[in-house]
Amino acid sequence: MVAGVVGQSETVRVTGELGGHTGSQADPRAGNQTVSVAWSTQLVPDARGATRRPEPTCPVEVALAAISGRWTTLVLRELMHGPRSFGELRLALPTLSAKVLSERLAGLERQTLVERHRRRGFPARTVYRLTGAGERLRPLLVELYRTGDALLRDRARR
Amino acid sequence: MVAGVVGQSETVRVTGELGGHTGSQADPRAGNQTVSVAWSTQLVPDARGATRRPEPTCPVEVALAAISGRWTTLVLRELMHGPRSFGELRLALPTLSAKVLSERLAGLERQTLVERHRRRGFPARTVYRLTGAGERLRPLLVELYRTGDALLRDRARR
DNA sequence: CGGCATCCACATAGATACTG
DNA sequence: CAGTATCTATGTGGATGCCG
Repeated sequence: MVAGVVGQSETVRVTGELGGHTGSQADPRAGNQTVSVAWSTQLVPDARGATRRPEPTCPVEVALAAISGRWTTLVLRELMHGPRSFGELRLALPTLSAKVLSERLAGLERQTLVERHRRRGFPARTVYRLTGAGERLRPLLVELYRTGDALLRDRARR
Repeated sequence: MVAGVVGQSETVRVTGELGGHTGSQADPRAGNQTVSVAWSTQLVPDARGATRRPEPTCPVEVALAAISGRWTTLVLRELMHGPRSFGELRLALPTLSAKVLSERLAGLERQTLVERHRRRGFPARTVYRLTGAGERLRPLLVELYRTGDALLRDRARR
């Protein structure tokens, strides 16, 4: 599974003094102070992840942009099951307004995650399908489900 | 890579003739009962994922709620590296206002993803740390990075 | 059928100022 | 230090209606 990650052995203390002149009272175990921050290598594999604010160039932001917006993951889920027309999507998600569906599809198209194919004639027909890039979101959706499920299980215990 | 998922054999057409007046033309195999859809089992492992709108009970929504909001993933990243005080977080994310940081931490606390520990005295000090549930978000953050990176690589090709 | 144009309601981010 | 209180600007979702 995607879950296997390393996660546990990565506590990587940052080493103190981050909080101004806390004097000599920094974390005893982190006596060696380094002004530079030590990042977990899975969490921040390279410099693009070491941002101090939400940068559109950060991979995490790119992925978030892909799934952001209400209904977006549901639209993606539908398209993961195969090409769908505008109307089919509306049937699958009955309480989603045409305007928002339109916005979502336009956004996904702009990010080249979805392709649009218009069939001329009457009635008109437009079919949407995931691109190769769009297919790359599948493991992320699976992980979202897995994580949410884990959180719910945690909460059920309490 | 991870893309290999089952995806391919999962075209699972919904009921046929989604287009026009299918009327009595429903899918033969799904002839019984309502317009039931066949879902991919990785994408929709159980009934909670088969929603027709964003339900707070859907695991995907639960996970999205955990990482939603500007700055949230950055705050989580900081806390993934160890406990941090309010001031340390501000130093790490200098352009994040106190108000929004406060809101994010309160939200994470409400979801029991973060714990708060006040140290009395002067100057005051409050330390935030991930709970066990909060730690469960780590693989998701890693997957967000991985996916975003894949999308960027895709775009670089074009 | 598949949209876009409008209008509206509300949520959210950021800046600034102030307090325990 | 660690927040809260305001105020404002902007974003976003949803409803409705029109049009190719």
